[in-house]
This record gives sequence, C-alpha cells and structure tokens, in this order.
Amino acid sequence: MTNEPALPPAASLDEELVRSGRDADITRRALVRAARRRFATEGYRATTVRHIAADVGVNVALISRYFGSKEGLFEACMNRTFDELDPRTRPAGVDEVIARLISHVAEAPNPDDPLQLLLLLRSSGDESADAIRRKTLEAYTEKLAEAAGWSADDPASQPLLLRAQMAIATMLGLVMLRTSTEVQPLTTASAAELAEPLEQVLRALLDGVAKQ
Amino acid sequence: MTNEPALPPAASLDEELVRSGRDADITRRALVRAARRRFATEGYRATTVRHIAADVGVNVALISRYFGSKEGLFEACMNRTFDELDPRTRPAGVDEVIARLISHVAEAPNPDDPLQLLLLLRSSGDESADAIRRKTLEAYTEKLAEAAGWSADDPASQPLLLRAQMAIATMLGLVMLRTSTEVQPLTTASAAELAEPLEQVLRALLDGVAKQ
DNA sequence: GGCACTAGTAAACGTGGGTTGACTTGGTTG
DNA sequence: CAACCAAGTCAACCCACGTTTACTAGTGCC
Repeated sequence: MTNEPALPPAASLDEELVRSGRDADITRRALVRAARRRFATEGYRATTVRHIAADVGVNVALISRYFGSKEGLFEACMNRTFDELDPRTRPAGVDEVIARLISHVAEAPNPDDPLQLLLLLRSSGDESADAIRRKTLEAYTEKLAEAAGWSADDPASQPLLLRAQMAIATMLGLVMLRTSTEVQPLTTASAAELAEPLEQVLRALLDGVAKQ
Repeated sequence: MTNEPALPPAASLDEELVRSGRDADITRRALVRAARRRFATEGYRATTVRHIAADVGVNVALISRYFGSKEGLFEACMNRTFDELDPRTRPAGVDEVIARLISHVAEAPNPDDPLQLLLLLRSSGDESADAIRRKTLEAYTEKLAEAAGWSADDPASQPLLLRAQMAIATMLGLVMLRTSTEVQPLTTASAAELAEPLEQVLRALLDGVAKQ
C-alpha cells in the first residue's frame, strides 16, 4: 500500500479543543472537518475512518457512535458543504461573482478552501448521499445562474443554467487537476497567471447573456 | 456496501473471444479494457479485481498472473491511454482541434470513449503510475497547445501552454460532472446544446493567441 | 500416444478496515 | 460521597479483497 497516513497534520485549532475532551459537539464538528479534508482530497474509498479519527485524536469508535457509519459521516460532510453555500450571497452582479470564483480557485485565504469543492465530485455510492450532492450542485448552479441574469420564469434566459453549470465544471476540473495531479504548468501557476484566462472563460460563459 | 457489481454488462465482443479461451494476448487486452472502464468510472480503490475479472469472465488470479498486481494492471491502463493519445493528430488548426474536442465530450461514437478521459484524474497512490498519468497529461497539453500556435522556442506563446491545460481541465470537469453525478441540466443536455457554449469557452482559451 | 508448455481455475491465506459491545473516565446533581 | 450519565477508549469480530499456491485442461511437437 502506498497511500499511507500522509496528509499534512491538519493540527487545527480544534484539535486542541478536542484534546481537552468531553464536549461531544466540538468533537463531532472536528470529525466532520477532518473527514471533509480526507474525503475531498483522497476520495471516499481511500479514506479510512481510522485516519480521520487519528487526525482528530480520538478513538475510531466515536465515528460509528456519532454518525452511525462511515457513510453517515460522509453524508454529514455533504450536508455541511450544502449549508456553506447559502450564507451570504445576495444576488450580486456577474462581475462580482466572477471575481469571487476566481479568487476561490486561485488565491483562497484558507489553502484547503478550494479543496472542499472537490467533495462535490466524490461519491460513496450511497443513494442518499448522492442525492445531497446533486441537490448541492444544482442549488449552486442556480445561484450562479441568477447572478448572471437567469430567472426561472424567463424562457430566454434558460441557456444560462447550463452555462452556469459548465462554469462550475470548469472550476472543478481546474481544482482537480491542480491538486490531484502534479501536472505542469497548472500546478505551479500563480494566481495572477490563472486569473486572466479564467476570467475570459467565465465571461464567455456567463457574460453577454442574450446571444441567441 | 452499496457499490455492488453494477456497471452495464459491458459484454463487448471480446468477451466472446475470451470465452473461447486459450489466447493470453486476447485475455490480457480484454482485462485492460474492462479495467479501464472500471477505473475510469469508479476510481482505483472502489474498483475490485474480482469485478474486473468477472466482467471479462475469467478467474481473478489471472490479473496477478499477467500484470503482477492490481497496480500493475492500473499502470497498463495508463500506458494504454497514453498510447491512444498519439496516433493521428497531425498539427491541425485550432478550429479542427476545437471541433474534435467538442465531439469528444458531446457526441462521441463510443459511449465510454469520453469516460476514458476520466482515467487521467484517477490515482492509485502509486508513484510510477502517477508519473505516467502526469506524462500523459503533459503530452496532451503540448499537443493541444501546438495546435493553437504554441512553440517551445517562442517565449510569447508560452501562456498558451497553461491555457491549453485549462481547456483540458474544462473538458475533464465537464465529463466528470456529466457522468459521475446525475446533475441537471448538464446530464440531459444534448450535444447540440453543449456545443455552442463549449466552443466559446475553448475559443476564449485557445483562439486569438497574442493577447498580451 | 506421450510429453512439455502454457492458459486458466479453485481454494485458501492474510490483512486492512468498518463496526460492535463491554468497559473506563470524568463531570454534575442531590 | 454516592449515584448517574454522557464522553470516550479498548479489544475483538468479521468480511471484503488482493495475492499465492497447487491443481486442471487444452495444444502442439516428436
């Protein structure tokens, strides 16, 4: 086996909190956090509950205890990324949304922030987890499409839905390629180098709507 | 476990050939074929050698026998997709390459033809297999970049390399989203609906080179 | 026909990893 | 302090899966 523990120690602040023990809620959240990292970067099957537990510094049994099963934990991860997509995001214009997307893939403040996108590409094979994933992707699509001028009532704007989803696909492909492979030049490209072509792509998809 | 045998029976013509037994070369090829389907669609870990063997209709032990290990088989798959990217492809112009890319993702003759692209996103964690994957991606990138006017000697054309790779990322993201999730509207979009926005994206990346 | 060689099979082994159930620890309440 | 309960640990279980070893069955050659 080549896929050893690995993965930078994470050692986030909540590991401290957990280490001081005895708060189930904190522990649960820490488990979800660690699990999201693992699932997003390594995929469902390659991720072991023992590693997740070790990341957090607790015993494996807690995962079954709190989430019922590995798949339950995965589902909790999915639900969390679903929730995280709602918060802010008042309509906002195309320009702002594009800028936000670019910064998300290229110069995110938190280095494993873009990684979380990858979770949307991971499947456990479980139907209910997959349903959440689909729902999340579609909600995300609509949000993006709306910012570009899409409206459910306006027939002329319908192509924007597909276009928004293609924009998401592009982002996903980019992050995937940048992280999962060590391929050049993408991996070493700076945020600045990425920004220009990426903006052109996103504009081609989302800007200047009424092309037909 | 929810990820049962599944995967449409494949039942390709070479299953017939194999069934009539006693030709190691045919069997080997059939194994690689089946393995590529599995690895590409389900990933390395989720794919079991037993399933692959069952797809072909031979005994599991043959995989270890012919390829040394599961990873050896995976490596053979990678090598094959590497080889498949060479064949034809005289330089060709941007237009032609773009058209070819579009048809590859949208209206491929063989339904699991686009799936093979996904293999480039799969990792076994093995260093040597990953090296082949990286090499393949980079060769593919250069080929695409060349078609768009890139040349190793021309400093002004260097950004095209990154842009070509972003085009590949887009294709990968698209195929990934279309196959691995059942997300709407991408999954049900027709080739014709995809073609227009996809062409715009690819042109934004590869056409009208000398932007700087 | 006998012999050697290779394609393929059958069954068992070892182990990684998800899950379970009994136990321990520590804080809270009366 | 005793009693209780929730948080957390430990050890064992069990099964899926990659791999190995011993065996069977076709095929061609003398």
